[in-house]
Amino acid sequence: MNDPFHRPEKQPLYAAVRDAVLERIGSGVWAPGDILPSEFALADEFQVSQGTVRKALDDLAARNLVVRRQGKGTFVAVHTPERALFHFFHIVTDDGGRELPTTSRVLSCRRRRPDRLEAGALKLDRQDRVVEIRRIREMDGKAAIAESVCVPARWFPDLDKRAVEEVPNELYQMYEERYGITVHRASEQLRAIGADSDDAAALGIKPGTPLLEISRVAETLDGRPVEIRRSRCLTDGRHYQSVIV
Amino acid sequence: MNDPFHRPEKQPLYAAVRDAVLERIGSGVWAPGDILPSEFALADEFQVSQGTVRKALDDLAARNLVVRRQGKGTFVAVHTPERALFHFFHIVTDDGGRELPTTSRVLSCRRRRPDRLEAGALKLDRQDRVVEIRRIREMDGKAAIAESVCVPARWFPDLDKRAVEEVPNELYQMYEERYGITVHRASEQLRAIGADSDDAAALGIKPGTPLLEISRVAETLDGRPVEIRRSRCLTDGRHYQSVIV
DNA sequence: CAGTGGTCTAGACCACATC
DNA sequence: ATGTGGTCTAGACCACTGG
Repeated sequence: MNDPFHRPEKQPLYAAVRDAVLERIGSGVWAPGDILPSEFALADEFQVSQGTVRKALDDLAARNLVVRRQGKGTFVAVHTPERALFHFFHIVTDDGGRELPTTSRVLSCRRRRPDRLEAGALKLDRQDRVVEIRRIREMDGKAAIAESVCVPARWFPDLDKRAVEEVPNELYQMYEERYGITVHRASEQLRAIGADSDDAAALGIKPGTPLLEISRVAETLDGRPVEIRRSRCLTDGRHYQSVIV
Repeated sequence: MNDPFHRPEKQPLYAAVRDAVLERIGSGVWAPGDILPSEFALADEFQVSQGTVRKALDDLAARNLVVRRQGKGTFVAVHTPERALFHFFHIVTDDGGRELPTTSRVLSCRRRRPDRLEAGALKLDRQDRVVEIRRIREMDGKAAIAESVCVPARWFPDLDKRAVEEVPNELYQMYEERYGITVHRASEQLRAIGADSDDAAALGIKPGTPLLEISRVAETLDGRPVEIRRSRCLTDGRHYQSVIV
């Protein structure tokens, strides 16, 4: 058995089960979309009661890591377009509707060394390489977001060649399907800035126009940063929606 | 018994218990800070097992409505300054620190009729009155946020007189202690705007300077809107922090 | 029909807080 | 010592899915 199911210290049983399952998801034993063994099967394997497995899986379900379907089973969560948009795209129209970016016009896509900030955020060495995609995203037929996306080249080997041809508007599904990398959480920092001359030209506005800048760091399951992204958004008839509970 | 504990339709038992407890919290039978009856006492009253009560209370705890303390009991959540800041104040310094607004300089505090937007957001009639507080909040010794807060006068009877003297930087604890109104959730809409002449003067900047505008609608337990707030923030060495899970 | 997750119960024991 | 919530177990039954 390569998974001895250690229970470090005085951690509750269900937490140990949860972490063991998480470990297997993170390491790819169970990939996104896969069905997990049933609660009873897991209980038997880990030598705990079914109720304990249930608590572990409920915990994972609460964090959007697995999806439970009565009568069918428990599945590893996948980045459907719906999930990606609902969780990771927070720009909506002022009347509350969800208007989605349609086209994604790639301006450039190149492989280069990271600058100091990028290397720090992505935990890379200055010798490593990153792939940077710069693009314009349109909403309602008009340029709305100027965006630069930066990922470690090591994990996305041929991205710089492929991306220029056709990059989907939502990247995370592609990360998962093509490179086996699942984005699980992200933190965003928002600021108001004035458009620089490049962004102004790309967005068809005057330099200095107020833009909403969103700086995102996205992480995998195990907390490794996999992407940094800086979006400059025209908030004209639109806004960034945030819910506080 | 004025609380017959109805179970509408095929709702699970624990959900009925949860809603019954929620109803008593919302109606003030159990106020913020109060201790709830023990799990066994509630189980006895509702004629269900202790495990079912546990699930109901765990659900409420997951929503920050009650706080469970092993060995002590279960308490109705209160707006401590820590909770208020952690949950409802998202401006942090760029280096990740939590720098808090110190002073709150009230510019005006008056009672008036709501405009159309305010009436709509607060679900008021145009005949009703609101109290509007306009203030400047300082961070690191410098004016950082221009803010206007608007609440229904009916629920905050003497706020217009009291507020001008001394308004705390965090209002929600005052709402709770003085007016028995608990803010439970809020939604925020963020935009980039250019400073108008008033804000520019108040913040000591040039008109047109990019500002982060945060429009918040805050709600009580039962979902009634109790406050709308529009903050214009200088994001200079600071940003709005948002976490996506 | 069999298999899955969802609910509900009952009871045992543990960890913590208070007196 | 007593009472609280936290964990864990075992078993029953329900609701949903698919063959």
